[in-house]
Amino acid sequence: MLKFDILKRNELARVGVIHTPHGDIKTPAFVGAATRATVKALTMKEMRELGSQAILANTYHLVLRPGVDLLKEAGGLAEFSSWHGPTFTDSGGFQIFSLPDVKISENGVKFKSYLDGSKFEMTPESSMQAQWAIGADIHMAFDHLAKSENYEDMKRAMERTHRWLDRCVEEHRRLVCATSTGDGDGRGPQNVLRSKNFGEGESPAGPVEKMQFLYAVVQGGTFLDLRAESARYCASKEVDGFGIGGVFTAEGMDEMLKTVNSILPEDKPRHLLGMGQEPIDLFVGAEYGCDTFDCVGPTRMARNGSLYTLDGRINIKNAKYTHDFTPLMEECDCECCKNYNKAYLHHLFKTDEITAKVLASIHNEHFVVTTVDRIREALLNDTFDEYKKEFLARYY
RNA sequence: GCUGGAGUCGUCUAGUGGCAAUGACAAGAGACUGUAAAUCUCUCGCGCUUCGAGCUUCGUAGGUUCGAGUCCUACCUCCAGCA
Repeated sequence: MLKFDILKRNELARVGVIHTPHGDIKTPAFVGAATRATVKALTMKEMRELGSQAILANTYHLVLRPGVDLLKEAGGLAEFSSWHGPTFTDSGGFQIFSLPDVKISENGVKFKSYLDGSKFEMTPESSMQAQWAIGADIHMAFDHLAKSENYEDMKRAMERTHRWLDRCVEEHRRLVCATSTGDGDGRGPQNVLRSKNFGEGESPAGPVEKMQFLYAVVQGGTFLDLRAESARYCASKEVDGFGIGGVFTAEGMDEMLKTVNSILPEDKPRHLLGMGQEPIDLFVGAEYGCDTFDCVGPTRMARNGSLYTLDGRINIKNAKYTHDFTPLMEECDCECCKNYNKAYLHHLFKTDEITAKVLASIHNEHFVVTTVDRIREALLNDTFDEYKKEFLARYY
């Protein structure tokens, strides 16, 4: 079982450490979105320097390119990407929501490759197998993320997610056992892999033992009864942690998380899938018991010129920054803010230089990572409420 | 000087009798939440009571026509060739 130590609690909020085979994650933590085994515009060195503790890649994208066999050959996601830290993979379930022309059946989902339009099918089993081959530390169950906000549709998607979860758990167990016993018979003792234990701050040296963990994904949309039902179902399964999926806005998220996280077992980590573009997501998420976050928003917005400051987001491309020679954010100690000013960033964006996106991504990613790090400190120091109030009042 | 060609929104450009007038770029602004996103959307002659009508525009000045960026005349400028 994935080792998760809780150091401090404050109602639903908690401060902890997730011990993965590739190192520890001090939680709450923001996990960088590295969909195609890279955080867009950033090197892994830059990610380390800006303070990121973990990354999350996407099974769908990696299956299409470069393919799971290559990831396996490379020694896994961490080794392949030179990240060498904790890694997550998303299951591909989100693509049900985001891609056009998906055909969903009880067995699984047929997608079209975004690369060449070729047909491609993903099932709970194939997602588990792919994630196993990709070799991230933490895997997400293959879930059905409903496109509709309609109650009946949401309920159906949730129930399918639950049935698929059973298949994911079964397939994950089979893969764990096959690896641990080396004979692939699928009946070996799972606890062989669960015996290893890391202390805080301790990372394994040398080759990492194959040891991978599964999170169930809670669905149910905005309906609290469905969320509760989904949380109960996921909680009853033998999984290492939980993803909370299908969340798109901070509005109503507090009630939803209160419902879900009151039901989920306290001693397992919870990942709020896809949330963190807005700082309020991180505050509400942490306050109501989420341990990790991932979001493409910070880097996507960075590439589009929308940059975080403590006084809210600004569009650095706006004409008013042409002659602004002050740093993007005085209080920020990222590479971008320490060395460059707004007029220069403005110029880089207007001339469409690659560096514009690099520096902007460093800043935005650093901003969210640091914001969550400070939430952790504030929880430890019992100053969370003040920090939250102060931050949000200034930002919004 | 002669002959031929060309002058359209900041730039390049479409347009050969019914157009405030095409497309691209530039410019101005907005969006973006488990990434088909270094993407997408809007504005871009002027002012308004801004849905809608009005006014002024296609080198300049006249003319033909119900109607001209489009046809005619003159002039100006640029390009090419010849003197």
